[in-house]
Amino acid sequence: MDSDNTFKRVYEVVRRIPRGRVATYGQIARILGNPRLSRAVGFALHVNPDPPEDGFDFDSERIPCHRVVNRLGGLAPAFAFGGVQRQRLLLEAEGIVFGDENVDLTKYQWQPRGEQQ
DNA sequence: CGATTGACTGACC
DNA sequence: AGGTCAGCCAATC
Repeated sequence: MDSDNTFKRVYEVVRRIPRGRVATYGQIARILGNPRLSRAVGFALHVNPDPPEDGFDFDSERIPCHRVVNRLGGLAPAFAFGGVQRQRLLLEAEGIVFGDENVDLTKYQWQPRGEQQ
């Protein structure tokens, strides 16, 4: 329960992402306390123990990795849990508008309290 | 235990 | 303005 591991910490932050919003690896890393943790953040999701399925429920405790995007506003096309296409559907299902292969971080980037500087 | 990779980011050219 | 190079943190092999 207590996030003693950096990985668990990442999961906690990702789970904190509200519906209809997205966050970047760097942002999550910054919340963890190390802005350079961006890579470890991606690795954490790489071993994502609870990836969203077709019947993904927002009430579930799964980790919405599809809400986590890189600085370009898109998930890694090579490691997408089910394909970038799937991510797009999930994000659109939350109300996020996809530009082409990336979302408008300027509008949909998650803004946790205290993160606005 | 040591070296490498990795779902990234930022800076430099 | 866009592409390329290097760097940092942590986990895995």
